[in-house]
Amino acid sequence: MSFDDQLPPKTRLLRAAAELLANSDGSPVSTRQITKLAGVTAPTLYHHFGDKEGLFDAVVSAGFEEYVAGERDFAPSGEPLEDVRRMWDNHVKFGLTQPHLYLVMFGNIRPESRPSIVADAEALLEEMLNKAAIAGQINVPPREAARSILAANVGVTLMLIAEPLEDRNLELSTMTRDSMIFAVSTETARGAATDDSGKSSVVVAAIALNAALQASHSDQLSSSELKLFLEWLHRISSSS
Amino acid sequence: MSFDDQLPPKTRLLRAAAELLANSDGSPVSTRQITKLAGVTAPTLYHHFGDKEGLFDAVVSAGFEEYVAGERDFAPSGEPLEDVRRMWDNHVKFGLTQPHLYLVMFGNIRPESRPSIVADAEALLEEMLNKAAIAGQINVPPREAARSILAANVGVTLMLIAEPLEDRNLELSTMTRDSMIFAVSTETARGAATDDSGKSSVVVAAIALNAALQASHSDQLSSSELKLFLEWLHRISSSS
DNA sequence: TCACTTCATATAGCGTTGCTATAGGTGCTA
DNA sequence: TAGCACCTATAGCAACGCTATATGAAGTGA
Repeated sequence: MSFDDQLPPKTRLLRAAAELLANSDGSPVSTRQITKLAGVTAPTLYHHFGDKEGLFDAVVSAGFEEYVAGERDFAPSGEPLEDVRRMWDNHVKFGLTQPHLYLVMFGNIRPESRPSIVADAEALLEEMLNKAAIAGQINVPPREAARSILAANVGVTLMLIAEPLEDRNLELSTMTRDSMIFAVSTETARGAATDDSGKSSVVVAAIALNAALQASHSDQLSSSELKLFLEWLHRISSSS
Repeated sequence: MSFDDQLPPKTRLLRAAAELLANSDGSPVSTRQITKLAGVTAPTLYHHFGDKEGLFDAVVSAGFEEYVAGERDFAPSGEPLEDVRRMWDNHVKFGLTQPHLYLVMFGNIRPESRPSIVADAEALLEEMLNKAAIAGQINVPPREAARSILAANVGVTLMLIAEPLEDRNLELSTMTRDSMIFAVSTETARGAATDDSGKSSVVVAAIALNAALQASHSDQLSSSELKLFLEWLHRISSSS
């Protein structure tokens, strides 16, 4: 029932809290559950952490170490913007594998006591974007870019967490990611300079036609034909 | 102390909850506070709303009406992407003027009970983006674009709410907004459907797609499929 | 007019929550 | 041995969301 009896109560509390936080599916975790699993009584918790939130903050810092470790782990690829992409993906992955921890870190927004976590994550991103800035690859100040990208990153992750598991579409993440990175980057080669300008105009036209068809309920095609037609359009327009 | 004694308890509960929710600075609002302010007792609340969350949901729907009203209020400018910008700004403004309501609507994410609000907001955005798609102004399907933009919009708003009032920088919002819109937009209509005459945009799009398909030798469809596809396109585009 | 149902509200209280006043035990230093 | 921190436990408070039960009001049919 209770934890490793060898370890000091402070550690047992931390582990118990982390475990319960990780296994409870979003529902709140009570101090009584934690202290029971840790094999201690209530005052011990408050002696060491002052607060339920204090305990959670401690858990979060531990979780954040893990997060930061993940963000730093890969060797810089020499391509800063590519590293930013990996940081983004790592962020989303962290949020999806540890949603409860993530919600405490980024979702549970209390005014005034804004967790320093967010600032730290921002700094991490900014650092990488700074390299991109030095390489002349972005067209906005790194700090602003970092804030903007992180905001979008958090928004996407929260949205994915909120979605039922079966229809979680990670494309939302990659698409938003690339949109944000593209927007701050200097490579203005917007299809006009790329060799697939013809293909991209196919995509644009297909999307436009798709939308127009659905809006106008065209009666030029039978419903079954229309269905197949739209499916093909989708195939074309979703391959970019 | 208590509310308008004339009004029915249900209304008084709604107003009391809304007022407390609006004035409590992020700290949770208890049912006892609400019922006391409304001048009723606990069972009345549960009779009408079943649940604390049910009451909050009701408050939120009222708030959402307001939100939607704000999103629809301005006349379409004829420039869909400009309207999307206004929807974004309106979203942020709503979040900042009613942060508590906003947190209940978008921030307080519980798995599986995802508020339909998010889906509704998504639909609203998608509707506008659909117009942009018809006008050939975006290069991703409207649904995906809507999800992506909304995610970023929520992320930005949450980040702004979490920030202390004095150093809230709205530029984060405009920058992220324009980044997202820029990333999904085609900037140059590129010969695709220009909405010069409303319904005929279907025809214009079909013609453009037809030309583009033949020019690019798309391999997304088999040759026989392509043949049929082009025939249908012809049928559509040749109908006035 | 009188039962009968239905809706709406109140009384009282259950179980759980975060947290604490108080006291006792333990080990270290003097 | 005495004193002093440090750490933990007993017991319990106030507040929480919620409900079993009862009471009143209003309408309905005989």
